[in-house]
Amino acid sequence: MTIRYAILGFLSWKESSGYELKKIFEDSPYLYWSGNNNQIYKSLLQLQKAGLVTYKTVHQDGAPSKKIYSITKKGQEELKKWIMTAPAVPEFKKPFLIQMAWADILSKEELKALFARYEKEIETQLNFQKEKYDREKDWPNRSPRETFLWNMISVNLMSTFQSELAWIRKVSQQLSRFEE
Amino acid sequence: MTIRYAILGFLSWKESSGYELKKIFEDSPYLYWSGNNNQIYKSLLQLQKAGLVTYKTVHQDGAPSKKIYSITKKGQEELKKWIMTAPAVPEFKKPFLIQMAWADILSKEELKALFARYEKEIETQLNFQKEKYDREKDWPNRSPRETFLWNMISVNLMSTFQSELAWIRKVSQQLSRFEE
DNA sequence: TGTCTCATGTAAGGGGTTACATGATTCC
DNA sequence: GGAATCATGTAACCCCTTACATGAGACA
Repeated sequence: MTIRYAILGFLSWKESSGYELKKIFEDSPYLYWSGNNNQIYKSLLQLQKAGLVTYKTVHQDGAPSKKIYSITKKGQEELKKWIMTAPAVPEFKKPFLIQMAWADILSKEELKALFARYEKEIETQLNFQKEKYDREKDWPNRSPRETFLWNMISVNLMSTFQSELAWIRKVSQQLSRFEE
Repeated sequence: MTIRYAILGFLSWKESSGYELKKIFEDSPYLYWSGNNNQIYKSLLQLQKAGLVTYKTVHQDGAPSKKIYSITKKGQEELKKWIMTAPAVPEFKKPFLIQMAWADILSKEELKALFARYEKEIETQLNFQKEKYDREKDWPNRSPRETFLWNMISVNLMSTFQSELAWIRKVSQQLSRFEE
């Protein structure tokens, strides 16, 4: 379960409550989970049972109590071990390709429209990406090298969508060869 | 559940048994499911209950009986309806980016090694891709346009990995700026 | 003798999602 | 009065994966 390591990573940067982690997951595009309660609160419980994190309960007035989690020494070791393991193969799930596989039953207008829709969808995603990148200023940059790493993560996400966009545009363009 | 539509698609091309479908899913990279029994046999059952497919049992000697599934008229209509719906956003899951996010704790040698591993992994995936593309000859090509669509699917998968490869190479190269 | 192919199916469990539940405060 | 924010948690359900089960014939 990679999500536990993603949480461990964040806690290695700064201690947080489940609620804060939830928000981070919700709007970090490279953290590809939805950030729902079930996952985060359960993961924190498991991490705590495994001795990789601890928490202290902080009482607030005018707001509910919260549990501030922080990483343990064992957690830090476990994190480093994981970072150095062989990277997993990235997963690409594109239901659109399955639509395309059987799209020859569509008329040329219908096909054109389908491609145009996908192009718009990818453009939208790319813009979301850019917006998020511009908004984020409070990421870890404890060293120039760390800042570089985080920039490259953003570049990766954007170039993934850009590559998809270039592809669908080429497909749309080449489709015209089959028209008359 | 997209897998049911993927199955419907194949059955719209030619009737098949669950066993045959399983093999198709196992080595079609754009069909991003593992192609395990549970999924395929259950999906076929659901499709059949919904009246989108039917089957006839074929007895063989020297081999177990099999169920040959074929698409119904209702199934064809359902498939066309789905193909014309708004394409879903592609999903990209890259655990490597999470490793990278916290990789500043590594030494330069360790970081270099991590990047080199990822590069090799992507190269391997790209080669798998190419091999499969070269091997596949018995795909639907009932019209030049259909052949074009299937070629573009392969191009998509390859360019996705190529884009990832270009990115990791650039990252590796730029990393040298932080060395001394 | 052991493994591979053909062929269908089940069991168990992990991972992920949405929705529900509570309860105070703040903002419109 | 109603929605949003803070904060933690549970329930129900779907999807997906690995592994198990059966049983015949082919091949080394």
